[in-house]
Amino acid sequence: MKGSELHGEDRHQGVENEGNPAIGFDAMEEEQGVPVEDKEIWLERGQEDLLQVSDVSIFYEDFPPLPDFPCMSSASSSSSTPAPVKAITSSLSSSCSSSASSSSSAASWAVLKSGAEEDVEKNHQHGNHYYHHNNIDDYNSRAMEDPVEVTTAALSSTCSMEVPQPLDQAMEGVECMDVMEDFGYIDLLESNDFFDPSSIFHPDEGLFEEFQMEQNKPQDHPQLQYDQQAGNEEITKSKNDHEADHQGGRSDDLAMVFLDWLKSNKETVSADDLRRVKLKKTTIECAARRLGGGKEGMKQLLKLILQWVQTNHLQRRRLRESSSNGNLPYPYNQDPLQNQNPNTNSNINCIPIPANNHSNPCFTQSPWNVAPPPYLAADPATVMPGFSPMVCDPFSNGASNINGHPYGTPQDYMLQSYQTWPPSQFDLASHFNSFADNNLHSAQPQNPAFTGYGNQYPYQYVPANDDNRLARLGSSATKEARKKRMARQRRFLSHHRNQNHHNIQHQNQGAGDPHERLANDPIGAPPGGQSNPGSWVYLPTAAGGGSASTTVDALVDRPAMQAQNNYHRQPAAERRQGWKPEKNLRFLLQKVLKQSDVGSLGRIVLPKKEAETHLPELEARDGISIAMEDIGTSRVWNMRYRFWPNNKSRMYLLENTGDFVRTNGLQEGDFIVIYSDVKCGKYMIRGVKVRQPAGPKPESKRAGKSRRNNSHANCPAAANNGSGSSSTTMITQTRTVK
DNA sequence: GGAACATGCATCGGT
DNA sequence: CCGATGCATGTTCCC
Repeated sequence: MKGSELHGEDRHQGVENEGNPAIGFDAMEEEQGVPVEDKEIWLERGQEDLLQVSDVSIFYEDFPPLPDFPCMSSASSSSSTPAPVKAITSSLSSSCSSSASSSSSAASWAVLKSGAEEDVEKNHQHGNHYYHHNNIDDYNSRAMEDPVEVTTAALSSTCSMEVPQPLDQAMEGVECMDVMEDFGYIDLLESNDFFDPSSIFHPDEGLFEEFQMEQNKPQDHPQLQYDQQAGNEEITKSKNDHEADHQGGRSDDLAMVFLDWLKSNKETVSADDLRRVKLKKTTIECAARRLGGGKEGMKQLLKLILQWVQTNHLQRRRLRESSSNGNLPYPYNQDPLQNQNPNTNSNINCIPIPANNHSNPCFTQSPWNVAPPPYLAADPATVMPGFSPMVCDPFSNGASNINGHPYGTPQDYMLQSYQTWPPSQFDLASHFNSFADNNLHSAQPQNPAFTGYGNQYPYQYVPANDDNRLARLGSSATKEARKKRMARQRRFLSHHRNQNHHNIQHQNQGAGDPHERLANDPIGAPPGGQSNPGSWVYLPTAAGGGSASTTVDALVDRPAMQAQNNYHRQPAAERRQGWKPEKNLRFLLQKVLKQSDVGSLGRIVLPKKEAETHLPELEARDGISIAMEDIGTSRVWNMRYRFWPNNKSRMYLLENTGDFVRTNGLQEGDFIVIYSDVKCGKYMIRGVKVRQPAGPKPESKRAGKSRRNNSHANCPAAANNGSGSSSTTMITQTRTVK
């Protein structure tokens, strides 16, 4: 039974804080054993801050890697989650300080590892895996099957391929070492962190030596020369591990694959090419899983990456050649883009990992035998944040149950990323979204590998068979394309600076994340800069839904939108408070309160679909006791979640809501929002008061009965515009009564 | 027609 | 008697 432990009968309504007096996010982080500093950054850093962090930060700010796709899944979200990517600064520090063999729980970065290291890495991965699950288990068994819960890992599977600082080393004998360095290097940084390019190549870390050891078979590969440094503990360890692997009957397939590839490409692929490959550990894990899992999955992934490197190199060489012809006044290692912004998108390439090599036609064939997917062959200067390897969402039930990612969910991160995408990439986001949407209804069932548990967060890896997009990307290697990209980048940089002042407009392009969009939306903020967590709601009053193109889209009754991912339904009121639910909370459902909900009955009818999707499954009609922490007051209400048989169906109710409603002064037309804390799995509720300063009050009966307007009771604004005739959007300050 | 939801209303139990 | 509980029914909309 999902979340059964959350609903202990011994809880009492109105118990203050339930032993968690200060249910602050930081406090919760500490409970989780998660480094607080990271979380603080994650939770509190604004984009402005990120912009000031460092070049690397700027890089990511400009072209944030897309959130990882939850696979097996969200999160969201977008999530989701959502465990979104951690703050850049955090990643920088951790990446710099972490060594490849570090086993710190805080270190979860991973670079593709050679076969020799794979097992060691597997241990790390498992460790991480257990780490997450243990956390989940610790808090809520339900989380185990909650896609979003795992999002912490899945979402962070941001894949980025690095174009590091140019190395003078050519592809001499050391090339192989460099290769090893790359592929034998498993950085264990925070799984959600971005890598720090400067931290990658530390010859004294003995990391690539590990791979050397793995590959140290001169008789077989005389062309490979290694530094035979002795006494390196890492080497010894690696060797031992390697031997152990062999003894254990585990083949070093990865190493052999890599060696084969090296032999085939040693003359055409440089160390630089290989150095550019860097993947997050979680990305690798998820990608490998998507590719079949286990060693085979890792091997497939390695092949994919090598193929990418190869293709990438060829393209670069073509560019170099054209450069040497006088077309480009800069040498290969001084890519103008890099010079211009050494840490921006030109430094990143995201390898989209096929979600499922069985389901994705692009990956049904061995990467060895097929032309590399165009997006894999992208010019290093081609930023493809949209293709960040959202390879998997272990919780892939789909909804970041967003969700919403929300959001915060896995989906949350994903959506969050949208905001900072260059305009040219919104189409990707949009595409991505639509794909996810489609999958919500169709692809998931047929593609279990994509989604996992319940597919509540169906956003997936963008299908690789988008001809248009592929064509667009495939042309990126051309000089013209590069020029365009540069111009686009400039525009985006400029655009980004003004982003906070134009969030609404910006947000309405493509499928930007309403969560993040609203986070910085000055309009949405309470007047006077009030940071009170009270509920403010932004009311669209457009009649007939004619004003779809406003920030309140998330509130406008659009069944199609609602049918999408849950994170799209993150109440604007929440987003507009500066409060960032996407960091810890996953939006579950919301309900516009009807008269019967706020009356003396003390029960609120919950939308059936959402209830069944996001709340614990009910075996008995008596339901379960469920503690709902009031987000605004931290007060915990012990409610009962149950259902009534209704015809052949069920009607889901939240009971014991009378005091909550009264305390919050909720009235008909107001709404409640229910979240789950992605960290500890507890449920949180917020009452949002909706008040229209002018205009007709909601026609209680009529508006309430309009399915159109209520759209499964998930569209708060809709309930208030049922009779509205104004086409203007008004901002209404409301506040949750505490 | 059926699903989902709002709510009417019958019933029950406590005071 | 009154509030709580739970079922039934009406309304609306989607398929």
